[in-house]
Amino acid sequence: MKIATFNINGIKARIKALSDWLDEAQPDVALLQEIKSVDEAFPREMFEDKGYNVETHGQNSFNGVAILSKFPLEDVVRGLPGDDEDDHARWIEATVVGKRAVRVCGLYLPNGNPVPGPKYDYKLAWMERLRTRAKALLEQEEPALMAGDYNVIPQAEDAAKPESWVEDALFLPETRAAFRRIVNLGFTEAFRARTSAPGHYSFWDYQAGAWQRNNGIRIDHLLLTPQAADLMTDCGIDKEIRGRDKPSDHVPVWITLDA
DNA sequence: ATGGTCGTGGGACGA
Repeated sequence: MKIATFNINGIKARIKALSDWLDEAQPDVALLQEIKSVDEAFPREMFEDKGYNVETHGQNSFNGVAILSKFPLEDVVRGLPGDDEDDHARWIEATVVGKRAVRVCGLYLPNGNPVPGPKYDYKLAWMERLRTRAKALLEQEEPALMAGDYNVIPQAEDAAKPESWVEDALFLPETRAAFRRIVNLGFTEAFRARTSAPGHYSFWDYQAGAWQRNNGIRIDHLLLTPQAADLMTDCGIDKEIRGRDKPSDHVPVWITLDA
């Protein structure tokens, strides 16, 4: 089972790029972020025609997450628990019923800039809610994962120019500590389980020729429960996607599971 | 140090 996470930065503008990538990469499951669409406007038929089941959790203009799956999806939950006042569409989870059942959670973690301010407070509060959900997930002792745009640069080697991010919400010590608190509950960060090498990124800004200069950061992650990590056979980043026509500023990150 | 570019929706705001 191949499972990918991809921040597409707007479904309308990404129809072609997303469709081409699905045809080539053939993920069984794609967790999408920033669909920037209400559920009713999401072009679900296009993906259903490719054999995907489609579950969305969208809102107007901003945010929005979705799950595409060639396997049946069960027990879909929309919204991260823990704050009834939070109306941002940033979380969707479901059970993928393949050879084995895998609980998949797709997330779009708040950016948090500017710092300090209410947006950064919201980011940290959201990460604390994520930690609570993560603990409950681990207690199930089943194959499960939380994947998406974390808006967290975990380590200096995850940025081409770490010095330019030191005051940014994506790289502040408090942000990285909150991320570690979640990982250290017992998750495996899929990409770092495969290599400790620097220079692997999942996002390049549209501005200032970031892609051309390879000025990237690695902020899209898959966190696996021990039972899911035991099943992992491969992990990769589809970097080449970023150099195509009308690309997202993120690229897909994927794993394969023996499930 | 600053501004640089996108997407959505049809003006600002988010990133």
